Amino acid sequence: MQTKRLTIYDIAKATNVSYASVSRAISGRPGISQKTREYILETCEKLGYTANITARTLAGGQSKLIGFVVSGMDNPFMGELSSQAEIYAREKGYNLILCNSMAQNKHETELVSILINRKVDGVIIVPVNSNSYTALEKYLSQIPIVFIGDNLPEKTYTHVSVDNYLGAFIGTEYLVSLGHSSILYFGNRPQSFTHRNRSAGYIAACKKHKLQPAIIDNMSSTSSIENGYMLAKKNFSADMPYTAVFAATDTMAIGAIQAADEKKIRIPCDLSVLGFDNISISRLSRINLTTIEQPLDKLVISAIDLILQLVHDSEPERENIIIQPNLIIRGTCAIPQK
Amino acid sequence: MQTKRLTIYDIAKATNVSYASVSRAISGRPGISQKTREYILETCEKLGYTANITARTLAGGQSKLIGFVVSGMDNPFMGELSSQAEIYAREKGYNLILCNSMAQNKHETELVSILINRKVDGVIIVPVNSNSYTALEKYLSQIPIVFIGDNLPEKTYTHVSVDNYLGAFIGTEYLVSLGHSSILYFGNRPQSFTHRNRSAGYIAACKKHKLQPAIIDNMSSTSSIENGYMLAKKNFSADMPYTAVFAATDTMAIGAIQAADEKKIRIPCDLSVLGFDNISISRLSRINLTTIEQPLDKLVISAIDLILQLVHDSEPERENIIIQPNLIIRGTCAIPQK
DNA sequence: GTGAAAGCGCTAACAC
DNA sequence: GTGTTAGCGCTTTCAC
Repeated sequence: MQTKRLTIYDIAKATNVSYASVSRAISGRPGISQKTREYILETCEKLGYTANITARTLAGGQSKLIGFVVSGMDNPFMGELSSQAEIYAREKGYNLILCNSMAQNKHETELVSILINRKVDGVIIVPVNSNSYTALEKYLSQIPIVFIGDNLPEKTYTHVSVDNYLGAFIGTEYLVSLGHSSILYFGNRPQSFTHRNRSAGYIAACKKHKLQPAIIDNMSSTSSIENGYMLAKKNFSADMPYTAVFAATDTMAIGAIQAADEKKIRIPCDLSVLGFDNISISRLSRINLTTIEQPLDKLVISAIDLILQLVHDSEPERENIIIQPNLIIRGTCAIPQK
Repeated sequence: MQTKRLTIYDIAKATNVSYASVSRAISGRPGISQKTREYILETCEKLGYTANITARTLAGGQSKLIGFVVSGMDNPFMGELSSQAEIYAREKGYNLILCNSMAQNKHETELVSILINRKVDGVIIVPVNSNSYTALEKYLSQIPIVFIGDNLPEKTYTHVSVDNYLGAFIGTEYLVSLGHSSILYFGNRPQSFTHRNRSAGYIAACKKHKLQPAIIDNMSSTSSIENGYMLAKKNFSADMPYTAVFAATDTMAIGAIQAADEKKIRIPCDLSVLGFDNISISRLSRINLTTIEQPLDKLVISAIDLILQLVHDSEPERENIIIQPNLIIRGTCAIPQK
């Protein structure tokens, strides 16, 4: 039973007004009296009419579609992020097209192009690395883009991020407060602005406390647990000169813990480990990772709010939003044993 | 610089053919000579024309959009599933609209309705529970739907799933082969067909080996780690009459392990724990969960292939696909200590 | 095999 | 405030 779908025209007939008035009523645009608008909307409700989004989009209206491009799913943080975004976007009447750039700038660019072709109203993107910004610059005039991740130092893109610098600073100071004086920063991805800001925060805190910074870079394109494990396996040893490791991400921390376990380095007795992100795995009692939290809900709400402002106003109140990170104390950091 | 986008009309002018011929050429439909088709396609390529999907959809074509409805993101399995699906769908020229039903039938129904309104070509859905099938029945005539999860016993919906019955059977037999004779099945959700088939497999294996089945149900709507932990906390004790626990999902197993740790029940010495799913967390060395794997890639590929068959043929070769589960032996199961 | 023309259901100018 | 009308870019009969 394929019932013919109701159109704006059916509503016009039923209410004895014109075609256009119905359009005005349902799209919430002005140029119609409050009374007739209410009457029309009531009738829509009664007859079970819902607008055809495809037609609306083609005619120049909005698609109520947002593209959400993540750089990968190795990090469970991304899954939670996209799902939260979908739920919040839906509350606002939008749906999400999910895309995975698989940590490649090439795919990222292609995906944004596809999304524009699909007439999404805006795209939220977790950039692959610092190259993403310049690579996507050409699209900035075509569609609102909000970046989840840190901003370029020299230019201003609309973005929302946790204060990565501050987070790393707080984390380092926490380790110092426990008595650590030789802290390794582990898994820095020099290609990523987010990472650069984090390591800068670490270095600043070291300077403040007259400590010697030490950084091990992660030269692969993602911060997966696997990569953290490999990197730690290669670099960690029982006689390391460090009493604490500040990992660039929780996944790197968890990989490092795995390697430390294998090398019989006890955590936190022999080595304190601090993460960054607070992914759901870190809560597990067997991991119990002390970490710097990126408040997921705030990140998501800000990103969606920002993109919707851009979509509607085209002149948002704020160009970017910085969220305060929190220290989550669990069980992987302790006072160093001499 | 907002350059005017090329339309089918521009291509028609450039090639000196009609409007309609261009449409035939790009949509791959018959009624056009091979020669002119190639010429038109070349010109499209040269001029950088890409079809407007919105217009195509409105005019009755396909949207090249697939709805993907998951029941929640508590289980990291879902994140991996949706991302894999997106990547594979994209290879086939489709994009994914991600939706989270938040384990509620109400949302699930609403979401499918939204997706239909969006003119998606098909929807893949991880059903909330057994009610989902009947609740969504009314949409079956309107749009192809593929379920990821077990089928109703009495009716046939198009679905792909791992052989849950077999998986549970294999798992139980593995525990028996280690020497366990009192095995608890933990976290069964009676509302879910997937779960019902799993517990049935467990019961069948028990019968075969003349063991007494014992099942603890999970009456909440999701199989989160948190729910597994709570349930185990309430039900586990050092003097339990069981030497092994077969958890309905990895998440339930991990929650159970957490509770066991707290109660000083050692795994696997005091208690063997077996999971089902093989989520990424289970690989972590500190979890190292022995489990029955649901091959994610096969699940995804089958689901996408199936929905695309439905979209194109409307008469697929197979109504449903059953995938073989694998036993993944890690460290949480051992020979029982007397 | 090819072209002309009528929609798909809506938005947005423009009249009244 | 309300109605009329011309598209948005494509698919799909229907002639030729």
